[in-house]
Amino acid sequence: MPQAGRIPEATVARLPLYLQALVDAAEQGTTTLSSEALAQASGVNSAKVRKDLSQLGSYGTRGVGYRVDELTGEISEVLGLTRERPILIVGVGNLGRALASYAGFTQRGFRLVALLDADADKVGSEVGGRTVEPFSELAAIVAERDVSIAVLATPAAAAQPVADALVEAGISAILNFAPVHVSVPDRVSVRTVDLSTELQILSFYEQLHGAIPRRGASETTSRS
Amino acid sequence: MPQAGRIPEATVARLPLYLQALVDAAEQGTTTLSSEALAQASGVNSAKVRKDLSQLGSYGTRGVGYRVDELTGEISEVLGLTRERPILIVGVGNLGRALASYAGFTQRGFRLVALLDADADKVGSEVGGRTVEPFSELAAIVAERDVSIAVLATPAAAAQPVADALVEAGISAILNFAPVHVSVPDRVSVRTVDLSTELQILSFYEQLHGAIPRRGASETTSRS
DNA sequence: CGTTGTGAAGGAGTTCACAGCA
DNA sequence: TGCTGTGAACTCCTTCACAACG
Repeated sequence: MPQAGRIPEATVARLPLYLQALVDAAEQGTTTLSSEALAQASGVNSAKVRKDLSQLGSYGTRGVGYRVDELTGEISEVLGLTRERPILIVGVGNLGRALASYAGFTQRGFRLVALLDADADKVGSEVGGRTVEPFSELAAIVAERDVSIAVLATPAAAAQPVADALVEAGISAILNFAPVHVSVPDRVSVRTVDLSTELQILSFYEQLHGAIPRRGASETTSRS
Repeated sequence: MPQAGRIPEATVARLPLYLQALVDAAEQGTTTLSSEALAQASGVNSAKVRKDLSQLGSYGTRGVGYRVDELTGEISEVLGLTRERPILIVGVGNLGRALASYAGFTQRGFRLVALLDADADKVGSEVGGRTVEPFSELAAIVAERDVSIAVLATPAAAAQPVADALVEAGISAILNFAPVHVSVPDRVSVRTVDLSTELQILSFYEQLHGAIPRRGASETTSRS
């Protein structure tokens, strides 16, 4: 039933939160969750949870709630996580190294299949059990290992040219950690996560006496 | 003129982008920018830029544009960045180390004044030129060094208890990198940045043939 | 004359409140 | 009886289009 094309952006952005709450619940042996319980675990309100889940056509049971296993499967499917997705990281600086060593990736449906850097000094070194490969191999690696999602962890100055190369190589989604707007063709998705941006937003609300809007959202860049 | 209290959340989230574009422009010697130019540099559209800037009461000059220096100052003021803000990082794992070594913080209005970890083995070690201090010193450090913003880079399991301690110590804004929802009192702001969440959102749009919504936003957790 | 600032229109997301069902 | 699913109201955000103005 998932009507993938029609799912509102705001809902898509919350599905990973629900998924995580469901996984946590499953680990504790819970087999069923009400929208209220899911809401609490995810930090949203229950009406939103129900609206969101109804968008996927997913059925809960009235009077009972949602079956943890069933809903987990459905969300995974909608998000395209039923098969492990190969990803690669470009840029093996501090951040790139930390990301490469981060186990969370692997545990949530992604598999790191390449670590690239343009710096010859870094190529060949080992990071988190993987050997760094030359950036020049990008196109071949993307094709061979069937990668469609890339993590961009280069310095700001390199971000746009690298993004261009990623697009050229056939990547269709980029998670950008460089503090610049990268522009890509319409068919490619970009999400930018910038630490300074986040801190500056917090700074605003902190200064404003530490009050937050009813629900702190996290607006970042991206685009075509 | 900044009417800080009334600035819409969506606008606040974009101010850092404009600020960055302005700083970049200044470095290149540009003294004036039109809303259209600012829009291109930030990846938004020009009407939005004008609406946003008009919210701060900031005046551009019709027929000319916005003065880079003036606007930079105004946005900095609104965001509370006129004085360097002391921050601290809790959790010196892979990510914590990378963040500690990240120069971007310092360059954008923040100063790292403490690195804390509960693990006695890590306490005393040097990371990015700073000595790791024991988490038990939290309250004293927050008070002494006047910290109001904290970066939470602990494992998921520790996030909530650490957040509670941060709140208790008087912190009023938290940037959370742990993949869990942390709940805090209303007066405290939280923004959660989760790498897996971001990848999962990208996975959805990638699967959906690589199309993105008109403008990819980045919705994350947070809350009271 | 080019660009801002903004009313007005339109769209998206959220919340309410309750009918409907297990 | 309890909780889901959803129409309807509402609020927030975006976009349009143009008058105002340096």
